[in-house]
Amino acid sequence: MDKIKINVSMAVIRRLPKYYRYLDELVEKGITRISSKEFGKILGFTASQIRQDLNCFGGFGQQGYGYNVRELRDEIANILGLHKPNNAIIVGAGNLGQAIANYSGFRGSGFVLKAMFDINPRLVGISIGDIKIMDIDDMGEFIENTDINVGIICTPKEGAQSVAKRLTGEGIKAIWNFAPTDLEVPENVIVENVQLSESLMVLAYLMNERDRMENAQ
Amino acid sequence: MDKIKINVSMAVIRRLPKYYRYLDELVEKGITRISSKEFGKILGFTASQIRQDLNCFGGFGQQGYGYNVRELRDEIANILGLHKPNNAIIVGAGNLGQAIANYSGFRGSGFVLKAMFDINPRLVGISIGDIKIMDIDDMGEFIENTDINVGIICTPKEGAQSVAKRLTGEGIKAIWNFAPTDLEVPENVIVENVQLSESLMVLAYLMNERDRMENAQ
DNA sequence: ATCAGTTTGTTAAATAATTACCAATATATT
DNA sequence: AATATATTGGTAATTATTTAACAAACTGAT
Repeated sequence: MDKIKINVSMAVIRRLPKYYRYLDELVEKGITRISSKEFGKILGFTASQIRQDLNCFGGFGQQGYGYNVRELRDEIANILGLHKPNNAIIVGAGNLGQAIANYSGFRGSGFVLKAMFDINPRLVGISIGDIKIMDIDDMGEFIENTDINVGIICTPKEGAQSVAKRLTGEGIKAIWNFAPTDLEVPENVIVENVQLSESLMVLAYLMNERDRMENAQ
Repeated sequence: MDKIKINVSMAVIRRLPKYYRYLDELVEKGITRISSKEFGKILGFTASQIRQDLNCFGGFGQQGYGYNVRELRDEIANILGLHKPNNAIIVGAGNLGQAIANYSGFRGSGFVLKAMFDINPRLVGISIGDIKIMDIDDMGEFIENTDINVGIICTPKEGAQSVAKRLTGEGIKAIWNFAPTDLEVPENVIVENVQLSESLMVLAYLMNERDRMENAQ
Protein backbone atom coordinates (compact mmCIF):
# COMPACT_ATOMS: atom_id res chain seq x y z
CA MET A 1 0.00 0.00 0.00
CA ASP A 2 1.65 3.19 -1.20
CA LYS A 3 -0.05 5.85 0.88
CA ILE A 4 -3.25 6.15 2.85
CA LYS A 5 -4.99 9.47 3.26
CA ILE A 6 -5.49 10.12 6.95
CA ASN A 7 -9.23 10.57 6.93
CA VAL A 8 -10.92 8.69 4.17
CA SER A 9 -14.61 9.53 4.28
CA MET A 10 -17.21 6.83 4.87
CA ALA A 11 -18.70 7.71 1.48
CA VAL A 12 -15.50 6.50 -0.17
CA ILE A 13 -15.15 3.46 2.07
CA ARG A 14 -18.68 2.31 1.30
CA ARG A 15 -17.89 2.40 -2.42
CA LEU A 16 -14.80 0.21 -2.13
CA PRO A 17 -16.67 -3.10 -1.92
CA LYS A 18 -18.50 -2.24 -5.13
CA TYR A 19 -15.21 -1.50 -6.87
CA TYR A 20 -13.91 -4.79 -5.61
CA ARG A 21 -16.94 -6.76 -6.77
CA TYR A 22 -16.87 -5.34 -10.29
CA LEU A 23 -13.11 -5.70 -10.61
CA ASP A 24 -13.41 -9.34 -9.57
CA GLU A 25 -16.00 -9.85 -12.31
CA LEU A 26 -13.70 -8.19 -14.84
CA VAL A 27 -10.84 -10.47 -13.83
CA GLU A 28 -13.09 -13.48 -14.34
CA LYS A 29 -14.05 -12.20 -17.77
CA GLY A 30 -10.35 -12.03 -18.62
CA ILE A 31 -10.23 -8.25 -18.99
CA THR A 32 -6.77 -7.06 -18.04
CA ARG A 33 -6.99 -3.28 -18.22
CA ILE A 34 -9.63 -0.64 -17.75
CA SER A 35 -9.78 3.15 -17.78
CA SER A 36 -11.66 5.15 -15.17
CA LYS A 37 -13.97 6.22 -17.99
CA GLU A 38 -14.99 2.69 -18.94
CA PHE A 39 -15.14 1.57 -15.33
CA GLY A 40 -17.36 4.50 -14.50
CA LYS A 41 -19.73 3.55 -17.28
CA ILE A 42 -20.05 0.05 -15.82
CA LEU A 43 -20.51 1.24 -12.25
CA GLY A 44 -22.68 4.26 -12.96
CA PHE A 45 -20.11 6.60 -11.41
CA THR A 46 -18.17 9.45 -12.97
CA ALA A 47 -14.60 8.77 -14.02
CA SER A 48 -13.56 11.63 -11.75
CA GLN A 49 -15.07 10.02 -8.72
CA ILE A 50 -13.32 6.74 -9.34
CA ARG A 51 -9.96 8.44 -9.76
CA GLN A 52 -10.53 10.55 -6.64
CA ASP A 53 -11.55 7.54 -4.61
CA LEU A 54 -8.63 5.39 -5.67
CA ASN A 55 -6.20 8.22 -5.07
CA CYS A 56 -7.08 8.20 -1.39
CA PHE A 57 -5.04 5.02 -1.23
CA GLY A 58 -2.40 5.40 -3.90
CA GLY A 59 -1.70 5.99 -7.56
CA PHE A 60 -2.63 2.63 -8.98
CA GLY A 61 -3.12 3.75 -12.57
CA GLN A 62 -0.93 4.74 -15.43
CA GLN A 63 -1.39 7.64 -17.81
CA GLY A 64 -2.40 6.64 -21.29
CA TYR A 65 -3.14 3.10 -20.11
CA GLY A 66 -5.62 3.07 -17.24
CA TYR A 67 -5.64 0.51 -14.46
CA ASN A 68 -4.47 -3.07 -14.45
CA VAL A 69 -7.61 -4.90 -13.42
CA ARG A 70 -6.10 -7.73 -11.45
CA GLU A 71 -3.58 -5.48 -9.74
CA LEU A 72 -6.24 -2.97 -8.74
CA ARG A 73 -8.54 -5.69 -7.43
CA ASP A 74 -5.76 -7.07 -5.28
CA GLU A 75 -4.86 -3.60 -4.01
CA ILE A 76 -8.45 -3.01 -2.95
CA ALA A 77 -8.64 -6.44 -1.33
CA ASN A 78 -5.59 -5.37 0.61
CA ILE A 79 -7.06 -2.00 1.56
CA LEU A 80 -10.23 -3.74 2.75
CA GLY A 81 -8.16 -6.23 4.69
CA LEU A 82 -9.86 -9.19 3.03
CA HIS A 83 -6.74 -11.32 3.41
CA LYS A 84 -6.63 -10.91 7.18
CA PRO A 85 -8.27 -13.78 9.03
CA ASN A 86 -10.92 -12.82 11.58
CA ASN A 87 -12.60 -15.44 13.69
CA ALA A 88 -16.26 -14.77 14.32
CA ILE A 89 -19.16 -16.12 16.33
CA ILE A 90 -22.88 -15.65 15.86
CA VAL A 91 -25.01 -14.88 18.89
CA GLY A 92 -28.65 -15.72 18.34
CA ALA A 93 -29.22 -18.95 16.42
CA GLY A 94 -32.78 -18.33 15.24
CA ASN A 95 -33.78 -18.05 11.61
CA LEU A 96 -31.61 -15.09 10.81
CA GLY A 97 -28.62 -16.43 12.71
CA GLN A 98 -28.87 -19.74 10.86
CA ALA A 99 -29.18 -17.97 7.53
CA ILE A 100 -26.07 -15.93 8.28
CA ALA A 101 -24.27 -19.11 9.36
CA ASN A 102 -24.93 -20.50 5.89
CA TYR A 103 -23.98 -17.24 4.24
CA SER A 104 -21.55 -17.86 1.43
CA GLY A 105 -20.23 -14.28 1.52
CA PHE A 106 -17.87 -15.15 4.36
CA ARG A 107 -15.70 -16.89 1.81
CA GLY A 108 -13.17 -14.48 0.47
CA SER A 109 -13.85 -11.87 3.12
CA GLY A 110 -11.37 -13.17 5.68
CA PHE A 111 -14.06 -13.91 8.24
CA VAL A 112 -14.28 -17.45 9.57
CA LEU A 113 -17.30 -18.53 11.56
CA LYS A 114 -16.28 -20.64 14.53
CA ALA A 115 -19.45 -21.18 16.57
CA MET A 116 -22.98 -20.03 17.33
CA PHE A 117 -24.53 -19.29 20.70
CA ASP A 118 -28.08 -19.16 21.96
CA ILE A 119 -30.01 -19.21 25.23
CA ASN A 120 -32.68 -21.54 23.87
CA PRO A 121 -31.91 -25.08 25.15
CA ARG A 122 -33.78 -26.52 22.16
CA LEU A 123 -31.19 -25.05 19.81
CA VAL A 124 -28.08 -25.78 21.90
CA GLY A 125 -26.36 -28.92 20.58
CA ILE A 126 -27.69 -28.65 17.03
CA SER A 127 -25.24 -28.02 14.21
CA ILE A 128 -25.75 -25.76 11.22
CA GLY A 129 -23.46 -27.14 8.57
CA ASP A 130 -20.34 -27.83 10.59
CA ILE A 131 -21.00 -25.04 13.08
CA LYS A 132 -22.18 -26.01 16.56
CA ILE A 133 -24.79 -24.07 18.48
CA MET A 134 -23.52 -23.71 22.04
CA ASP A 135 -24.94 -22.38 25.27
CA ILE A 136 -24.36 -18.70 25.67
CA ASP A 137 -22.87 -19.28 29.12
CA ASP A 138 -19.94 -21.02 27.46
CA MET A 139 -19.29 -18.04 25.26
CA GLY A 140 -16.68 -16.27 27.38
CA GLU A 141 -14.43 -19.30 27.59
CA PHE A 142 -14.84 -20.00 23.88
CA ILE A 143 -13.92 -16.47 22.86
CA GLU A 144 -10.77 -16.62 24.94
CA ASN A 145 -9.65 -20.05 23.72
CA THR A 146 -10.49 -19.59 20.05
CA ASP A 147 -9.18 -16.09 19.47
CA ILE A 148 -12.53 -14.67 18.40
CA ASN A 149 -12.52 -11.00 17.48
CA VAL A 150 -15.88 -10.48 15.79
CA GLY A 151 -19.34 -10.99 17.24
CA ILE A 152 -22.38 -11.22 14.96
CA ILE A 153 -25.55 -10.28 16.80
CA CYS A 154 -28.68 -11.96 15.44
CA THR A 155 -30.81 -11.75 18.57
CA PRO A 156 -34.09 -9.89 18.88
CA LYS A 157 -33.87 -6.20 19.73
CA GLU A 158 -34.44 -6.84 23.43
CA GLY A 159 -31.37 -8.99 24.02
CA ALA A 160 -28.98 -7.19 21.72
CA GLN A 161 -27.56 -4.60 24.10
CA SER A 162 -26.81 -7.11 26.84
CA VAL A 163 -25.15 -9.41 24.30
CA ALA A 164 -23.07 -6.50 23.07
CA LYS A 165 -21.99 -5.75 26.62
CA ARG A 166 -21.03 -9.36 27.20
CA LEU A 167 -19.10 -9.54 23.93
CA THR A 168 -17.15 -6.36 24.58
CA GLY A 169 -16.58 -7.49 28.15
CA GLU A 170 -14.87 -10.57 26.72
CA GLY A 171 -12.62 -8.33 24.68
CA ILE A 172 -14.31 -8.52 21.27
CA LYS A 173 -13.37 -5.55 19.11
CA ALA A 174 -15.97 -5.58 16.33
CA ILE A 175 -19.67 -6.32 16.03
CA TRP A 176 -21.78 -7.02 12.96
CA ASN A 177 -25.20 -6.12 14.25
CA PHE A 178 -28.46 -7.36 12.74
CA ALA A 179 -30.63 -6.41 15.70
CA PRO A 180 -32.84 -3.38 15.05
CA THR A 181 -31.27 -1.20 17.69
CA ASP A 182 -28.26 1.04 18.15
CA LEU A 183 -25.68 -0.56 20.39
CA GLU A 184 -23.73 1.30 23.02
CA VAL A 185 -20.19 -0.01 23.08
CA PRO A 186 -16.80 1.19 24.31
CA GLU A 187 -15.17 3.75 22.06
CA ASN A 188 -12.66 1.44 20.41
CA VAL A 189 -15.20 -1.19 19.42
CA ILE A 190 -16.38 -1.09 15.80
CA VAL A 191 -20.06 -1.66 15.06
CA GLU A 192 -21.41 -2.19 11.57
CA ASN A 193 -25.20 -2.29 11.46
CA VAL A 194 -27.41 -4.12 9.01
CA GLN A 195 -30.77 -2.51 9.54
CA LEU A 196 -33.28 -4.51 7.56
CA SER A 197 -36.25 -2.59 8.89
CA GLU A 198 -34.69 0.72 7.87
CA SER A 199 -34.04 -0.60 4.39
CA LEU A 200 -37.62 -1.80 4.12
CA MET A 201 -38.95 1.57 5.25
CA VAL A 202 -36.85 3.34 2.65
CA LEU A 203 -38.40 1.05 0.06
CA ALA A 204 -41.86 1.94 1.40
CA TYR A 205 -40.99 5.63 1.18
CA LEU A 206 -39.80 5.39 -2.41
CA MET A 207 -42.92 3.48 -3.45
CA ASN A 208 -45.09 6.01 -1.68
CA GLU A 209 -43.20 8.89 -3.30
CA ARG A 210 -43.61 7.42 -6.76
CA ASP A 211 -47.36 7.15 -6.15
CA ARG A 212 -47.46 10.80 -5.09
CA MET A 213 -45.59 11.81 -8.24
CA GLU A 214 -47.92 9.82 -10.47
CA ASN A 215 -50.98 11.31 -8.82
CA ALA A 216 -49.53 14.79 -9.17
CA GLN A 217 -49.08 14.40 -12.95
CA MET B 1 -49.04 15.87 5.17
CA ASP B 2 -48.62 19.63 5.02
CA LYS B 3 -46.00 20.07 2.33
CA ILE B 4 -43.38 17.93 0.73
CA LYS B 5 -40.19 19.41 -0.60
CA ILE B 6 -39.78 18.41 -4.23
CA ASN B 7 -36.41 16.75 -3.99
CA VAL B 8 -35.72 15.33 -0.60
CA SER B 9 -32.19 13.95 -0.61
CA MET B 10 -31.53 10.29 0.04
CA ALA B 11 -29.44 11.36 3.02
CA VAL B 12 -32.60 12.70 4.65
CA ILE B 13 -34.75 9.74 3.60
CA ARG B 14 -32.34 7.24 5.09
CA ARG B 15 -32.56 9.02 8.44
CA LEU B 16 -36.36 8.90 8.61
CA PRO B 17 -36.59 5.26 9.76
CA LYS B 18 -34.25 6.05 12.62
CA TYR B 19 -36.43 8.97 13.66
CA TYR B 20 -39.43 6.69 13.48
CA ARG B 21 -37.83 3.95 15.55
CA TYR B 22 -36.74 6.29 18.34
CA LEU B 23 -40.06 8.14 18.39
CA ASP B 24 -41.84 4.82 18.71
CA GLU B 25 -39.66 3.98 21.69
CA LEU B 26 -40.41 7.35 23.25
CA VAL B 27 -44.16 6.79 22.81
CA GLU B 28 -43.82 3.42 24.55
CA LYS B 29 -41.96 5.08 27.40
CA GLY B 30 -44.88 7.48 27.77
CA ILE B 31 -42.90 10.59 26.80
CA THR B 32 -45.26 13.04 25.15
CA ARG B 33 -43.04 15.90 24.04
CA ILE B 34 -39.45 16.36 22.96
CA SER B 35 -37.30 19.20 21.69
CA SER B 36 -34.94 18.85 18.74
CA LYS B 37 -32.12 19.38 21.22
CA GLU B 38 -33.07 16.45 23.44
CA PHE B 39 -33.93 14.27 20.47
CA GLY B 40 -30.59 15.05 18.91
CA LYS B 41 -28.82 13.99 22.08
CA ILE B 42 -30.58 10.63 21.96
CA LEU B 43 -29.93 10.07 18.26
CA GLY B 44 -26.44 11.49 18.10
CA PHE B 45 -27.50 14.15 15.59
CA THR B 46 -27.42 17.92 15.87
CA ALA B 47 -30.66 19.69 16.71
CA SER B 48 -30.25 21.66 13.52
CA GLN B 49 -30.17 18.57 11.39
CA ILE B 50 -33.33 17.21 12.93
CA ARG B 51 -35.20 20.47 12.39
CA GLN B 52 -33.94 20.72 8.81
CA ASP B 53 -34.89 17.13 8.04
CA LEU B 54 -38.38 17.40 9.48
CA ASN B 55 -38.97 20.67 7.69
CA CYS B 56 -38.63 18.92 4.36
CA PHE B 57 -42.06 17.51 5.10
CA GLY B 58 -43.79 20.13 7.20
CA GLY B 59 -43.67 22.21 10.35
CA PHE B 60 -44.53 19.63 12.94
CA GLY B 61 -43.16 21.45 15.97
CA GLN B 62 -44.16 24.38 18.09
CA GLN B 63 -41.94 27.14 19.35
CA GLY B 64 -41.25 27.02 23.05
CA TYR B 65 -42.65 23.50 23.23
CA GLY B 66 -40.90 21.18 20.79
CA TYR B 67 -42.56 18.24 19.07
CA ASN B 68 -45.47 16.11 20.17
CA VAL B 69 -43.91 12.66 20.17
CA ARG B 70 -46.92 10.61 19.16
CA GLU B 71 -48.00 13.10 16.53
CA LEU B 72 -44.54 13.28 15.00
CA ARG B 73 -44.20 9.51 14.96
CA ASP B 74 -47.50 9.20 13.14
CA GLU B 75 -46.54 11.90 10.66
CA ILE B 76 -43.31 10.09 9.85
CA ALA B 77 -45.17 6.78 9.53
CA ASN B 78 -47.35 8.56 7.03
CA ILE B 79 -44.42 10.05 5.13
CA LEU B 80 -42.82 6.61 4.96
CA GLY B 81 -46.11 5.12 3.79
CA LEU B 82 -46.10 2.51 6.55
CA HIS B 83 -49.88 2.41 6.61
CA LYS B 84 -50.17 1.48 2.94
CA PRO B 85 -50.52 -2.26 2.38
CA ASN B 86 -48.04 -3.81 -0.06
CA ASN B 87 -48.28 -7.48 -0.94
CA ALA B 88 -44.92 -9.14 -1.37
CA ILE B 89 -43.43 -12.43 -2.47
CA ILE B 90 -40.02 -13.90 -1.82
CA VAL B 91 -38.13 -15.49 -4.68
CA GLY B 92 -35.50 -17.92 -3.50
CA ALA B 93 -36.54 -20.03 -0.53
CA GLY B 94 -33.13 -21.06 0.73
CA ASN B 95 -31.73 -20.14 4.12
CA LEU B 96 -31.88 -16.43 3.61
CA GLY B 97 -35.30 -16.50 2.00
CA GLN B 98 -36.66 -18.53 4.87
CA ALA B 99 -35.11 -16.20 7.41
CA ILE B 100 -36.68 -13.20 5.68
CA ALA B 101 -40.02 -15.05 5.60
CA ASN B 102 -39.85 -15.28 9.36
CA TYR B 103 -38.70 -11.69 9.67
CA SER B 104 -40.78 -9.88 12.24
CA GLY B 105 -39.99 -6.47 10.81
CA PHE B 106 -42.73 -6.84 8.20
CA ARG B 107 -45.21 -6.13 10.96
CA GLY B 108 -45.90 -2.46 11.11
CA SER B 109 -44.19 -1.75 7.81
CA GLY B 110 -47.25 -2.28 5.62
CA PHE B 111 -45.66 -5.18 3.77
CA VAL B 112 -47.51 -8.49 3.77
CA LEU B 113 -45.78 -11.63 2.61
CA LYS B 114 -48.08 -13.73 0.45
CA ALA B 115 -45.94 -16.55 -0.92
CA MET B 116 -42.45 -17.82 -1.66
CA PHE B 117 -41.09 -19.26 -4.88
CA ASP B 118 -38.18 -21.51 -5.74
CA ILE B 119 -36.94 -23.68 -8.56
CA ASN B 120 -35.80 -26.46 -6.22
CA PRO B 121 -38.48 -29.22 -6.26
CA ARG B 122 -37.37 -30.30 -2.79
CA LEU B 123 -38.50 -26.97 -1.37
CA VAL B 124 -41.71 -26.57 -3.38
CA GLY B 125 -44.69 -27.62 -1.26
CA ILE B 126 -43.06 -26.90 2.10
CA SER B 127 -44.50 -24.13 4.26
CA ILE B 128 -42.52 -21.60 6.31
CA GLY B 129 -44.93 -20.54 9.01
CA ASP B 130 -48.12 -20.09 7.04
CA ILE B 131 -46.33 -19.16 3.83
CA LYS B 132 -46.23 -21.75 1.08
CA ILE B 133 -43.21 -22.32 -1.14
CA MET B 134 -44.45 -22.60 -4.71
CA ASP B 135 -42.87 -23.46 -8.03
CA ILE B 136 -41.42 -20.43 -9.76
CA ASP B 137 -43.35 -21.28 -12.93
CA ASP B 138 -46.58 -20.48 -11.08
CA MET B 139 -45.28 -17.06 -10.13
CA GLY B 140 -46.76 -15.05 -12.99
CA GLU B 141 -50.30 -16.23 -12.36
CA PHE B 142 -49.93 -15.72 -8.62
CA ILE B 143 -48.70 -12.15 -9.00
CA GLU B 144 -51.64 -11.29 -11.20
CA ASN B 145 -54.28 -12.92 -8.99
CA THR B 146 -52.94 -11.73 -5.65
CA ASP B 147 -52.09 -8.12 -6.45
CA ILE B 148 -48.42 -8.46 -5.61
CA ASN B 149 -46.36 -5.32 -6.02
CA VAL B 150 -43.09 -6.14 -4.27
CA GLY B 151 -40.62 -8.89 -5.07
CA ILE B 152 -37.96 -9.91 -2.57
CA ILE B 153 -35.00 -11.53 -4.27
CA CYS B 154 -33.13 -14.03 -2.09
CA THR B 155 -31.56 -16.10 -4.84
CA PRO B 156 -27.85 -16.54 -5.44
CA LYS B 157 -26.15 -13.89 -7.53
CA GLU B 158 -26.42 -15.96 -10.71
CA GLY B 159 -30.19 -16.17 -10.83
CA ALA B 160 -30.98 -12.69 -9.58
CA GLN B 161 -31.04 -10.77 -12.86
CA SER B 162 -33.30 -13.25 -14.60
CA VAL B 163 -35.66 -13.24 -11.62
CA ALA B 164 -35.71 -9.45 -11.70
CA LYS B 165 -36.58 -9.53 -15.37
CA ARG B 166 -39.39 -12.01 -14.76
CA LEU B 167 -40.75 -9.97 -11.85
CA THR B 168 -40.75 -6.69 -13.75
CA GLY B 169 -42.22 -8.49 -16.75
CA GLU B 170 -45.13 -9.44 -14.54
CA GLY B 171 -45.61 -5.80 -13.64
CA ILE B 172 -43.93 -5.68 -10.23
CA LYS B 173 -42.90 -2.16 -9.33
CA ALA B 174 -40.44 -2.60 -6.47
CA ILE B 175 -37.70 -5.05 -5.55
CA TRP B 176 -36.01 -5.67 -2.22
CA ASN B 177 -32.78 -7.26 -3.38
CA PHE B 178 -30.57 -9.44 -1.20
CA ALA B 179 -28.54 -10.91 -4.05
CA PRO B 180 -24.99 -9.55 -4.25
CA THR B 181 -25.40 -7.94 -7.64
CA ASP B 182 -26.79 -4.76 -9.17
CA LEU B 183 -30.04 -5.38 -10.97
CA GLU B 184 -30.95 -3.80 -14.28
CA VAL B 185 -34.62 -2.92 -14.24
CA PRO B 186 -36.95 -0.60 -16.16
CA GLU B 187 -36.70 3.02 -15.13
CA ASN B 188 -39.88 3.18 -13.04
CA VAL B 189 -39.04 0.11 -10.94
CA ILE B 190 -37.61 0.81 -7.49
CA VAL B 191 -34.77 -1.34 -6.21
CA GLU B 192 -33.55 -1.28 -2.64
CA ASN B 193 -30.43 -3.34 -2.09
CA VAL B 194 -29.30 -5.09 1.06
CA GLN B 195 -25.68 -5.86 0.36
CA LEU B 196 -24.46 -8.07 3.17
CA SER B 197 -21.09 -8.65 1.57
CA GLU B 198 -20.49 -4.93 1.22
CA SER B 199 -21.39 -4.38 4.84
CA LEU B 200 -19.01 -7.14 5.89
CA MET B 201 -16.21 -5.65 3.81
CA VAL B 202 -16.75 -2.25 5.40
CA LEU B 203 -16.41 -3.96 8.78
CA ALA B 204 -13.19 -5.58 7.58
CA TYR B 205 -11.89 -2.20 6.40
CA LEU B 206 -12.65 -0.51 9.71
CA MET B 207 -10.94 -3.29 11.68
CA ASN B 208 -7.96 -3.11 9.37
CA GLU B 209 -7.83 0.67 9.68
CA ARG B 210 -7.92 0.51 13.47
CA ASP B 211 -4.98 -1.91 13.40
CA ARG B 212 -3.06 0.48 11.14
CA MET B 213 -3.75 3.35 13.53
CA GLU B 214 -2.63 1.35 16.54
CA ASN B 215 0.57 0.27 14.82
CA ALA B 216 1.26 3.86 13.79
CA GLN B 217 1.12 5.09 17.41
C1' DA C 1 -51.12 40.37 32.05
C1' DT C 2 -46.27 40.49 31.96
C1' DC C 3 -41.87 38.65 31.48
C1' DA C 4 -38.08 35.29 31.40
C1' DG C 5 -36.93 31.27 29.30
C1' DT C 6 -37.57 27.86 25.39
C1' DT C 7 -37.66 26.26 20.97
C1' DT C 8 -39.13 26.37 16.37
C1' DG C 9 -38.66 27.38 11.16
C1' DT C 10 -35.87 29.61 8.14
C1' DT C 11 -31.96 31.83 6.24
C1' DA C 12 -26.99 32.21 6.10
C1' DA C 13 -22.40 30.24 6.73
C1' DA C 14 -19.39 26.50 6.87
C1' DT C 15 -18.07 22.07 5.65
C1' DA C 16 -18.03 17.96 2.78
C1' DA C 17 -18.50 15.58 -1.46
C1' DT C 18 -18.61 15.44 -6.30
C1' DT C 19 -17.43 16.90 -10.77
C1' DA C 20 -14.65 19.46 -14.16
C1' DC C 21 -10.36 20.61 -15.77
C1' DC C 22 -5.65 20.25 -17.31
C1' DA C 23 -0.55 19.57 -17.22
C1' DA C 24 2.19 15.62 -17.25
C1' DT C 25 3.13 11.37 -19.13
C1' DA C 26 2.13 7.23 -20.81
C1' DT C 27 0.75 4.19 -25.13
C1' DA C 28 0.09 3.29 -29.98
C1' DT C 29 0.92 4.39 -34.72
C1' DT C 30 3.37 5.65 -38.61
C1' DA D 1 11.98 8.65 -33.76
C1' DA D 2 8.25 11.59 -34.04
C1' DT D 3 3.53 12.44 -33.48
C1' DA D 4 -1.29 11.70 -32.32
C1' DT D 5 -4.13 9.86 -28.88
C1' DA D 6 -5.40 8.36 -24.31
C1' DT D 7 -5.55 8.66 -19.51
C1' DT D 8 -3.90 9.55 -15.01
C1' DG D 9 -3.23 12.39 -10.54
C1' DG D 10 -3.94 16.36 -8.64
C1' DT D 11 -6.10 21.00 -8.21
C1' DA D 12 -9.93 24.06 -8.81
C1' DA D 13 -14.87 24.81 -9.26
C1' DT D 14 -19.24 23.32 -8.28
C1' DT D 15 -22.78 21.22 -5.84
C1' DA D 16 -24.73 19.04 -1.75
C1' DT D 17 -25.07 18.56 3.05
C1' DT D 18 -24.55 19.97 7.62
C1' DT D 19 -24.22 23.32 11.15
C1' DA D 20 -24.88 27.97 13.07
C1' DA D 21 -27.57 31.95 13.93
C1' DC D 22 -31.60 34.38 15.00
C1' DA D 23 -36.30 36.57 14.70
C1' DA D 24 -40.78 34.98 15.78
C1' DA D 25 -43.72 32.70 18.72
C1' DC D 26 -44.86 29.76 22.16
C1' DT D 27 -44.89 28.06 27.39
C1' DG D 28 -45.01 28.56 32.19
C1' DA D 29 -44.36 31.18 36.31
C1' DT D 30 -45.32 35.17 38.94
